[in-house]
Amino acid sequence: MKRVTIYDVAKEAGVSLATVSRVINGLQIVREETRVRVETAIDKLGYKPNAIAQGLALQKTTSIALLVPEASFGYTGQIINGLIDVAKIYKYSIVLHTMTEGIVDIKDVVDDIIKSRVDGVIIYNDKLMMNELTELSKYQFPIVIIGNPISDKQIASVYVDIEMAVYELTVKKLNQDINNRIGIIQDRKNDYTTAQMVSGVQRAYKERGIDDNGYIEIPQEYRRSYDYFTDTIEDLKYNFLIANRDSQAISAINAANEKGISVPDDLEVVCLIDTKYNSMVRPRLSSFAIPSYDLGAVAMRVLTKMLNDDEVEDKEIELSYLYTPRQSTKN
Amino acid sequence: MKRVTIYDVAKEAGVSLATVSRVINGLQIVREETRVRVETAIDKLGYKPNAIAQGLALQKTTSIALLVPEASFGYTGQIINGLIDVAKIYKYSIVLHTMTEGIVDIKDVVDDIIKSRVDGVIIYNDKLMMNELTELSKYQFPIVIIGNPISDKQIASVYVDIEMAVYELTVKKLNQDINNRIGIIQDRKNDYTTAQMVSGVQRAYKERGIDDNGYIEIPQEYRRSYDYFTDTIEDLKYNFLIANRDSQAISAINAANEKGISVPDDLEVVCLIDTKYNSMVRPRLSSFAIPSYDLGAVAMRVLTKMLNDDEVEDKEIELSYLYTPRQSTKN
DNA sequence: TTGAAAGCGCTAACAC
DNA sequence: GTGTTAGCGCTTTCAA
Repeated sequence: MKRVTIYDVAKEAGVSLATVSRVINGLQIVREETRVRVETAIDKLGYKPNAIAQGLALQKTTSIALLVPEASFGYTGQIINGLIDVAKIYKYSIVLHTMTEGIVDIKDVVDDIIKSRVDGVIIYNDKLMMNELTELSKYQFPIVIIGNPISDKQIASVYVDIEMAVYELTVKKLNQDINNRIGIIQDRKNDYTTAQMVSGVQRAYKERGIDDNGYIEIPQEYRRSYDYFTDTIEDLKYNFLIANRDSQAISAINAANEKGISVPDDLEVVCLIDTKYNSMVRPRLSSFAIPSYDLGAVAMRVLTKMLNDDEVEDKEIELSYLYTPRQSTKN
Repeated sequence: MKRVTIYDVAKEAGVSLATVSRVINGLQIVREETRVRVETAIDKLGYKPNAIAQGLALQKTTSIALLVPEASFGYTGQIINGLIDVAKIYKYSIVLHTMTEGIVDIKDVVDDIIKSRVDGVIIYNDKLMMNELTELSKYQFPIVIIGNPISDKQIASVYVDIEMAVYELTVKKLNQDINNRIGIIQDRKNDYTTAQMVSGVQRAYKERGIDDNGYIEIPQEYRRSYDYFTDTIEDLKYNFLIANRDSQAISAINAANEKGISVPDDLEVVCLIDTKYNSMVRPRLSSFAIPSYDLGAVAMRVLTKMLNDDEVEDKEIELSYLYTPRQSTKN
């Protein structure tokens, strides 16, 4: 099929291209009869407006860039789902960018985004990347950050207050028994989140005068946290572990089980992200149930507001988690 | 920052826009000195070529559409990873489309793809969607299908022969003990895959004169396969279960464990897709290890060939799986 | 209600 | 080696 343009439709319908344009954009100032003629021509020729040309003419692409850390869709998937569902409503299409640390130069990714002239950008990344953010701002992109609370002229964010979540849990456990010790499992791919969690425990510890940093750093020589826990779990000074991802928590649980340490009796384990696997492992894994889907959906919603120049009242939107006890904690 | 165009750069550098165009496209026919002048101007103004305008002028967007079933990134993630890695090499950007059955009208998605004027399309979907495929072909899109072997003028595919895989396994088990019975767990979201698997068992059964359809259909009233197996696993006539996804296999294992049926002694379980969770559940889950990443990577590679008008010798590319025994099978 | 024409930012002949 | 100019397909004033 030959490329059919608006000119072809115009000729076929015996009108000017301006009229065709009006019809495809649903402008009301077209006489019923001509509209039908044009629509018939469109169907007959199988014409589909060229979004690229529209983009040029309108200075607007109706597409947004989504930037996620390498395609670790395991725990990004739900965010993307939420985002896509909302994007569909507003007819935005999504250009997917990933950044594998060390492999892809973020500069290049930002460059690509700028060149692509998307209308806005959504970034989910644990790293803050202030440089890249300001670079994007220079080019006037409305940006929504998922994960950490920052805001600026063109920047909004959607996040969960993890520091507080962990703090509150720690306080609660300490109230139950002052000898309880919470430990945060390092997540190398999510430094910021790890830091937030550690900060939460430390704050609670400090208030109670407990001298502990609450941080379980996994030495570089261990490629998998499972191996680390297998080697160390018997000597662990913590009796309550908080991980970011389900997989880390599961590693700890497996290692504990295999060393005869009972979960949750001797050791409690919980993670932040709630995936379907939480309910599939035994014991079932408790979680904070960070609302990933909503993070994505809200982010996209905020972005569309910004794109419409609607005033966004609150530019740092906090979503709450839903602590979901299962079998890996005593509760 | 005001929008800066090629004209601004040209003026700043004191050359024509044609020269600027030559510089940004790296054409060799520009004198060193002018090139430097232009590059200086580009840096100074912070100019980034408008990919939309380039797209219009070149009739080519250097972007491809990726169509996946709803964002079930659980088992699509690796495919996307492979695809993206290769896409990066060839500078293609990826527009992500999803189709939630019943929610999104596939017609609309196809429409959007056509309008977006991407250079090519990669589809990963269990459903065949012949209508949509021919619609896309009409508009000259090179298409690569992941998952089932089909090909045509503008269509290539990358897949794993699941029917054969299951057939061979069944034959092997039957040779070990003619009383072994393999059963395929229905995957409602993947009819085609399920059908392939069932066909594989049936072929082997037929050859041995065994009267069984090898199909474990999960009645509609069961929303989760775990519930179904909890109710039925004690009466199951199969002693070897094959699931498509890890989660289904895990459900069966959990139900078995909880009913006192030992895996793998009394019941063996295996799934097709290999995820990190395969090694995290206990017993560790054996799998066929369908090479998801490679499916994505190869698909993208084939597509770039088609986009370059290189002749693609084999348009139906079969990839092989790597049977990976773990603890859920006797081996 | 409709048409003519300029412009969106860039590429690629073609001319100099 | 560099500039001029005609598109690429569409939207949107401005006239008619």
